Amino acid sequence: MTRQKIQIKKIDSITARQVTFSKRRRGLFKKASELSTLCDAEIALIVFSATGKLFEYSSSSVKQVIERHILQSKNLHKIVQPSLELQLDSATDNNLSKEIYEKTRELRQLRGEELQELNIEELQRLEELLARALTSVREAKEIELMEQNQRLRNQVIGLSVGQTRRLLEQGQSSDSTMINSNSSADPDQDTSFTFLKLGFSFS
Amino acid sequence: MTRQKIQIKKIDSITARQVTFSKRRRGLFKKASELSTLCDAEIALIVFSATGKLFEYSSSSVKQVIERHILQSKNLHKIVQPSLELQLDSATDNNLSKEIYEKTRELRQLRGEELQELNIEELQRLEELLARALTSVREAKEIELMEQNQRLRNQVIGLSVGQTRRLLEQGQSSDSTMINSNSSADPDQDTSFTFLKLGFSFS
DNA sequence: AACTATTTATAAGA
DNA sequence: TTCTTATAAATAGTT
Repeated sequence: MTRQKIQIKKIDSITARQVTFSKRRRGLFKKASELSTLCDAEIALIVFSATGKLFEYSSSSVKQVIERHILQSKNLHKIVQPSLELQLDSATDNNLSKEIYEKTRELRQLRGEELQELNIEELQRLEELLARALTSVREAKEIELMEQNQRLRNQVIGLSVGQTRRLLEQGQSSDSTMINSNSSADPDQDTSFTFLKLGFSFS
Repeated sequence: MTRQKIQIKKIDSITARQVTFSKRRRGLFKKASELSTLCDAEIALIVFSATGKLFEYSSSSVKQVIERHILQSKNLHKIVQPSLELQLDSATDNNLSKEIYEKTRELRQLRGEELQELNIEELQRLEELLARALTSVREAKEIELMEQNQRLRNQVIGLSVGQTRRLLEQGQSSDSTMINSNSSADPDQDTSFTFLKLGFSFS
């Protein structure tokens, strides 16, 4: 579509794919927003990246649009499942390591000191889990910090070579000082559960 | 945006608005489709015109994406978008265990690599949380082990003093040798997702 | 994260 | 609605 026209098929290179995803996602959200404003349309746009991260846009709220969508679609099952809440609670678990779910739920319920009530094996497993998680998080943090360092280093180099003047001329618009860059802000997000409570009144 | 640049605000003329709606809706859907194909993203796009007509696009099915959205937003929003409340009370013990629950569930889902998408502050908070949790668990484990030690020690002493005979007389019912005693397993828990699949068939 | 050569999208008009 | 076309906007490849 620019330097060269591309084929619309999955991009092979992971990095290229991620870059394109970011660019086009922004573009798509912008277009959605413009359509909503220009034409007074109500829009919800839900995007999951290939890595599973959620991005969403809505002219109003995703919850509201989903509710409206459900009302509009005529083929609702009329079957009432009593206690939706319970089912949704267990829905959160799904296919993922049940033990951990159980353990952490116990933790939640037992409020710390009652860890005593777990037996050694459970404690052992929980300890390993947390240790692994902690390691992952520390690694991720280290990587992020190194990246930030690199960015700052580049900035320093740039400045020492003489960008100071340019910067001053441009006003202070350096972008690489921003630390938080992602955040596809979605301010009303608690929607889902409420949605289930409100959305289905199959009677 | 062409013959003349336009302002992004509601178009006054009804007919012009309808025309623009048609054109831009097509464009938006096309962009969504391209993004999905190029970047392997899962997308749902729901649009209500000003007159209430529903248009929708999805890379898979709107229903499926909504379900995923529900699961994801319930599980993820607190860590990806740490809310004020969370920041405020993250230090208190009451909420600690709840957070552990959220965080570990989060970790379970993301399996490490998507930690990259958290920013430093989020990683920092997560690290601290996990470290505290790990300490608690290790303390609990130590206590439990010491208690077990003590029980075993008592047993040894008892035996050496001559309880061997009594034990033999009673049959083998010594209680202090049991190490696993509780274990509250509940084997069938996976119901929920199935419910989601069956319960809503909009479309 | 910027830049820019091109491709795409599209506003206005027919 | 659909087509045309001048122009604005998006973006692929590059740095």
